[in-house]
Formats: sequence, structure tokens, C-alpha cells
Amino acid sequence: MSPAKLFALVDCNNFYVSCERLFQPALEGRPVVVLSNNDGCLVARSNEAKALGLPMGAPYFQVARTLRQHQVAVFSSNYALYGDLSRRVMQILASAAPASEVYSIDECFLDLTGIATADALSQQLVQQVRSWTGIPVSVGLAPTKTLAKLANRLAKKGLGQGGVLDWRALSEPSAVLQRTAVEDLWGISQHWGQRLRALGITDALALAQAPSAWLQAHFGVVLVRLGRELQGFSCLTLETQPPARKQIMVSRSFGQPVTQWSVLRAAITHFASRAGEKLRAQGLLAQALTVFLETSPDGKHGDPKARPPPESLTLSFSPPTADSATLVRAACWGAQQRFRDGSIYRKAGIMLLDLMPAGQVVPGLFDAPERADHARQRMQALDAVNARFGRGALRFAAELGGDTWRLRAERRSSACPTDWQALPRVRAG
DNA sequence: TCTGGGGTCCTAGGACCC
DNA sequence: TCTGGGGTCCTAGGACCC
Repeated sequence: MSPAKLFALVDCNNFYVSCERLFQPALEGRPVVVLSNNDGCLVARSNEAKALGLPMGAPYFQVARTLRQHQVAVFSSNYALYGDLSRRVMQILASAAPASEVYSIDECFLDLTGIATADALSQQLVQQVRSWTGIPVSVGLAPTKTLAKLANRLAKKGLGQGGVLDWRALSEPSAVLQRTAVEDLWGISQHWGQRLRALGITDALALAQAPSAWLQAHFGVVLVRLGRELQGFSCLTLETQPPARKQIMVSRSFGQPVTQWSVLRAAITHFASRAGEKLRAQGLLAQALTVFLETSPDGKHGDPKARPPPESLTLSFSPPTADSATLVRAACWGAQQRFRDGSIYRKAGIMLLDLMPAGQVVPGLFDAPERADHARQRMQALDAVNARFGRGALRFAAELGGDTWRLRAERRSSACPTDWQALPRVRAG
């Protein structure tokens, strides 16, 4: 018989805040928050900020006064910094376990099945990550991913030892489940939480004890699996190989409302060429592209917040392509079909769909192979220049049509260990 | 005035086929 | 007069995650 499964969930504590604090240690012990793109809402909070009652995802303008009152340090998000630190943390974790799955920018599942010293190993990892990267992490150990998530929450609350909580060591796991509100579980959000509560399921223990057939009938297979996982039967496996991307999306809310075609075209051009970069970095080709435009709430139809649905258009490519010029041309053409003079646009984006590996393409009868070769070479040159001199060093002229769509990011930290210009200067003597 | 961006999975229903 | 049933594929929409 194979040994019982054992998963570790390693989660960085208040990750974005911890990243910012690395470069400003004076912020230790003070409330800190990090804002989403466009400085829209709160996406990370230090423990001190949580203690002030600042909710996750709160719109910035609604909490701005509280933030000022309590002298909370506020940062725009700096994804170059977070991405770089994430990579360093993940490398350490991957080298410590037989198998790992990077689940998000700040979380990693490890498979520790059959490792008798899992507890000690986890505590050692907490130390190691802290001293090698400066990032504090917590670990939850359990026989299923869902329970490992829950164990991690408990570890963050200071239960367990040295930042590690082992579910198997709990004396009364059912009591813990009973104290866990159903919407605090991984996979249960507000909406399902309300529906479960309406049906009398308010805590994790009740969910674990609900009959599978009943869960299936009311919620489908997703909750059946969740229930099984809570009972300790592993249904979710470790995904060690990141599955091939099925779609690539680039979209942004605009820094200011956009009404001019030239500005919109500049934004669309930027999105399409950025999407092309992502596509080529993954060695993929796209067979279709969707461009969409979202207008501002128009105040009609009673509800002032009601937004008209996005206007979109999907185009297909034959042969499949990763050529930014082709993507830009298609995206701009599509956007122009949907653009209306007099409309006020607040957001736009593109999606690349029906992706396939570049090696698998079968040339069509009427394709011109030499043209595709030239395009490929142009893109290689473009990517090489931008890798050397920074993203956007070489770009499409239509991007110069206007900059007013760009994000607000008024409080971006300058810290970035991958950018020479941003390194702190130290003077001797 | 101001509420992110980028993903995945599941389900239901329709089209189509034999 | 009677008018099947089972399978696949696709799409849109809804839900979730961080």
C-alpha cells in the first residue's frame, strides 16, 4: 500500500508588503498596503493594516481617509520587483522537495509524501527562505491540498511551530473544521458561501459531512471534491508541469477616460505587441484574437453604475501567427470596427485564443513560407533588442498616438533588483 | 471623480451526426 | 398514425482563484 499523501502549502506572508519592506526596513511594524494596477484598490495589507479593519480589495478612494489618519504607508504595485523575489523563493522551495507546483506568485505546493521528517524540513525551509531572500513564509502540512491551505491559515495565525502547522498533529481536527467558516475555505467565495448558508451549511465540518450526492445536486462536482478533500481524501493532484496556456490576455483600465481614436489605437497597439511577446516567450502561435472595448457607465437605465457590456470582435488567423505586426494590424482593425465617435472608453484589451505550439504548425497550401520566415526573424530581432535595452525600447509607431490611457501608479517604489538604475547607491568614505 | 488583471474549470444548451 | 436516442463538439456564461 502506498503511503498516505502529504502536501505542504508554502505561502509568503503578506507577500507584496514584505517585498516593499525589504527595501524600506523602517516600515517593519508599521501599517503598509499595496494598491492594484491603476491604484484602484487594496491588494495587499500588512498585519497592522489588517488590524485597522482595512478590507482586502477595498477601493482606494473609499479608504484613503483612513489610510491618511493612521499614516499607513501606501505603495502602487511593482510587479517587476514581486516577480523577481517570487522566482528566488520558488527556486529554494523547488530544490528542497521531490516535486513542487508554483500555484501563484506567492504560493507553492510541495509533495512531501513519504518524508518522515516533513515537519523539520518545513521549519528549515521557513528559516532558509527568510535568510536567503528576506521574505517570511508560513507552511501548512496536510494529506490534501485543501487541508494544507487551511493548515497554512492556522500557521499564519501563529498556531503550530516555527511557522509550520501540521494538520496530522491536531488533537481535534473536527473541532477546527467546525470553527472554520465555510467561506474561509479554498474554493468557496461569497456567493457560494451564501448559498451554502441558506441550505444550513455554515462551517467546514458540516460541508465535510454533507452527502456527496446532495452536494453534486446543489453545486456540482467542484464541491463534491472539496467535501472529499476536507475528509482527508486527496482529489486534487500536484501539477508539476505548468499546463500549456490556453489563452493570453492583455488588458488595462485606462488612467483617464479615452475618447480619441488615436489614443485608443495606441493602447490597442501596445496590448497586441505585448501579447505577441508573451506568445513568443511561450513558443506558441495564436489562431484567433479577440479585441474588446469597455465604455464608462452611461447613467442610463436607472442604475448609475450599470456598465454597458464590452464591445468585442473576434478574428481568426490562417496560418496561426506569433507575429506582432499581424496581431497589431488585426487588433487595430477590429477595434476600429467597434470604435464609436462620442463614446467614452474606460478599458480595453485583447485576448489570443486557440493557441498551439509553434512546432506543430502545418503550412497551408497557399501560405508563403519565406514571408513567415522573415516575420519570425523580425520578431527575434525585436525581442532581442527589448531584452537588451528594456521592454518597449523598440515598438510600433502607432503606440505613440497618445499616452493618456496609461496607468496611474503614483506611489510606485523604485526598488527593483533586476534594474541597475534602481539599485541603491552606496558611497564609501 | 476614483473599484485590477490574468487566468482556469464546469455546466447547460444547441448543433450536428448516425 | 406513428416521429429516437445517444454521442460529440462548440460556445456562452458563471463560478472560482490570487
